[in-house]
Amino acid sequence: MQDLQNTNQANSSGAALNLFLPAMSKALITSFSKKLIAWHGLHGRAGLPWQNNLDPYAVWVSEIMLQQTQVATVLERYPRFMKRFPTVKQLAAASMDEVMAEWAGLGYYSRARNLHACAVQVVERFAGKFPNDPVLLEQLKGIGRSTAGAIAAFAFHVRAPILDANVKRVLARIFAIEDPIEEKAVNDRLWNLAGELLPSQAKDMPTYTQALMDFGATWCTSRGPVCLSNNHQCPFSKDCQANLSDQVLILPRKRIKAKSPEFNCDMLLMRSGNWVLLQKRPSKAIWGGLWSLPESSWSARAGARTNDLQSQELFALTLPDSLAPQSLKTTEPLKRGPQIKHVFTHRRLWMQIWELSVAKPIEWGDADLQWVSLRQLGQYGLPQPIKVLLQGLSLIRDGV
DNA sequence: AATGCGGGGGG
DNA sequence: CCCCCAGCATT
Repeated sequence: MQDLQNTNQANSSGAALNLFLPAMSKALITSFSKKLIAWHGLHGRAGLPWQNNLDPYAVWVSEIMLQQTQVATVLERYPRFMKRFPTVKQLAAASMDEVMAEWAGLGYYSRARNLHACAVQVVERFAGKFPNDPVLLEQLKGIGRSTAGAIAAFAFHVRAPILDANVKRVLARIFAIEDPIEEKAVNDRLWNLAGELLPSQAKDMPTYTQALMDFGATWCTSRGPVCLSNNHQCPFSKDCQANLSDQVLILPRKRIKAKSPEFNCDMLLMRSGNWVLLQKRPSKAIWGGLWSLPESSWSARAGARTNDLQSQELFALTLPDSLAPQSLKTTEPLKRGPQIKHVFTHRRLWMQIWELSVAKPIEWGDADLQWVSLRQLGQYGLPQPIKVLLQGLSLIRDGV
């Protein structure tokens, strides 16, 4: 830890790598952080609600929320979350459902589960105070190497690198790394570079780390980097090997991804007046831990859907015990509702809604199966498309 | 090394 | 329609 904070010996493999870098790269490595910090003074983003905050809890929440999630999205949700859970102890003391409800709509719900688990770990292991050592931070739930580096840098001024999508793109361009960045050897080299480029003074770490993110997010962007327009002069235009060799738009290179497969499923919208039946989803699957409509198993889109109304049987698997199909049969038949298309990063899903009204709520005796009033939906974490669907019902009911 | 995991922004 | 994003955990 002392190495990370006070010396340049933190990364011996990085030092070895240095021997093989061309002279121009060596000069750049010594000047990079100064140039970047100077750039930040003129063009960096300011006024983001999680900036200039030395509270490790506040830093940590922002870093988790920003994982794979753009600033514009987090901008609305972060203050709300911090108001709802102002301290790590309050977060640790909350129920999982309360955290999920606050996280709903942000996606990647394992982040919310890990967030809660991590809060408990911090309270139990560290008396409610986050450690400043990135090695210890990385041992906590949901904190990987990059997030650990960001927390250490922002909250504790520790000389630890980050390597997010912004940094990968910036480094792959400046050093013209042409192999796919998913490869382990490339990833290792990027981490080594990120370590080499750190400013020598620990006090500069928050500004430097912020500058790195800002530069990637606003100037060295994926599609429209400023070096390809005439509006600005990139501080690295004479250093950037991709710029000098006209490869900016093709770097970083990525492996070709398979096209996302398509699925169908059927969902049961059982209502009784203002009440709707919700089912809690298993924690490890998609929308894990959220409350959704009871759902049939998914089937590949190609294998044509059962489009007849024999579909009472569809839900026998997801509702508890044999009561399910019997109960459905003794009432009116299922009515075909809307078909909803929902696109994930790596899945496409068509949800066929089947509507059923019952005179009064059937009690299932299952904690994961609850009748919820349309007015109280806000207290439950719902998948975004289900939330939209049920809000529509709510509006119709209220005659808005 | 490969895969699973959301949702929204922007070209 | 497409790709991208303040990544991590699991296998």
